[in-house]
Amino acid sequence: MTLSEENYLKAIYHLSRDYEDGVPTNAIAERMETKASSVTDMLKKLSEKKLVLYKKYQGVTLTREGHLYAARIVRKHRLWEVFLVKKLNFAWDEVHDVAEQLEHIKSEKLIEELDKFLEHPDRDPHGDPIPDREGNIKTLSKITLSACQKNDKGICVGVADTSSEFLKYLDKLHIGLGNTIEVISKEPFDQSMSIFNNGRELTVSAIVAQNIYIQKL
Amino acid sequence: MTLSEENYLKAIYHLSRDYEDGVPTNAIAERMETKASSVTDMLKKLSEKKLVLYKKYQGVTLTREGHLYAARIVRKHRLWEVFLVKKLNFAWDEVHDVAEQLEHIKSEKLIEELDKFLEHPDRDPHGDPIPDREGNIKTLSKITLSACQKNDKGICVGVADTSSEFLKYLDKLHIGLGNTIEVISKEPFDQSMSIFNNGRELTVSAIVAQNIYIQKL
DNA sequence: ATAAAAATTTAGATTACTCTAAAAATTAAT
DNA sequence: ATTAATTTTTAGAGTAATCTAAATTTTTAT
Repeated sequence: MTLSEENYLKAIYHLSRDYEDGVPTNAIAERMETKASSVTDMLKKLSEKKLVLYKKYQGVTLTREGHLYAARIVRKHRLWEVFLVKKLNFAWDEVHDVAEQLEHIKSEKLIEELDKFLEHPDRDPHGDPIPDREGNIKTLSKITLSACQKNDKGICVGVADTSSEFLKYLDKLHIGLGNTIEVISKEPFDQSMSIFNNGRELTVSAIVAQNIYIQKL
Repeated sequence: MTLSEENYLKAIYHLSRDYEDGVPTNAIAERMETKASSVTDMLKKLSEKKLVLYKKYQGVTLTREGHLYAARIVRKHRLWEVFLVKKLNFAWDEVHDVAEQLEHIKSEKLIEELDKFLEHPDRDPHGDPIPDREGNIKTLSKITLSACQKNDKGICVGVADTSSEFLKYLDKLHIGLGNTIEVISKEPFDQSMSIFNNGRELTVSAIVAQNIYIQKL
């Protein structure tokens, strides 16, 4: 598998969440910042390798084999992210580009030993679940903070927006994964919220609340 | 810099030890398992980028910039080797292929943090020195064990042959980096040697002795 | 139901890297 | 010093991945 093939497979994997019955060519092209014609070429190749199910003009889905392969790349990506943050002092908004490179390193032993070294984490630094060796992920019942009501209490388990700007802002608010968050009040006018974040009171806008995932307690 | 360009640069860097006034095209081709014509093409490209000094039919040398670039790849390679052995339970004969991939990851922060995390090692698991940020290496006065005389005493600081077979054999003999080795006797007939290796007496053939580096005490 | 718009595919070209085979330059041998 | 052997380069071609522009299919709108 070439670097390019792996990147396409991973993009299809992620897009499959939003397009269950076939990921459109253009969606892939947009995500990967390439042209649709390039995508078509690659889909043919991946199809020949039986990694995707592809019918002209009908979008594409991963085969069992393709899904497994993609999940393993995501597993590597997220494990490396944990490594970078936990062991090499990377901030959670700095890890993406490097993990994007590291995810393509090929070595079974490397990734299993890394997993062991990190003590088998099940989430990456953004709260996203890490697939196991077989490509399975534990999905947990998370909702956005904006969907919480007054007096709801939960743990911050992830973010929807992983942009550097957003993550830096969360750092400034001292909101991080694992924090206990309780809704004090919700402003009817603009949906902004007053919350306790690890005991400290603060206010977040609706936009922010929409991008924070909470596991209810 | 592409993957391929980096690999050529690294090959030239290593071969420069043996060919001080110009590395021949064929030597590069042989080391990289490619054809001489491919090497010529690449030399032209590296020459245009001012990473090598290249005159047709006259072999090639690294420019200051090329040397620095190559040394940084070697630095990464060797730091990753230390990581694999020290943190991820790799044996010293298992690290090469993976380090070969990891050496191409591009991130200043990654490599400096890794260096810090490993507590600034100055040797890789085979005893080879790790270049610093500026590409300088501490050369130490090492000689082969075969060049030692009776009663000479020293520390094992490296190996010339890094093949898996050789390293596994050394493991079997319990010879490793940092061991104290003392020559008890040298057999005039076949140049085999009796030595104390960390206090235990054993015999090594001339071939083995030629591939072990010793720093005399 | 048909035309217009949008999405997708095809055709043909480009770049990076590699190869084989032939040509040219250098080195070695007598 | 000339020839033979070796090394290196050039020429031409192939593969993978990408692009632009044109053609085709599907979807949307009336």
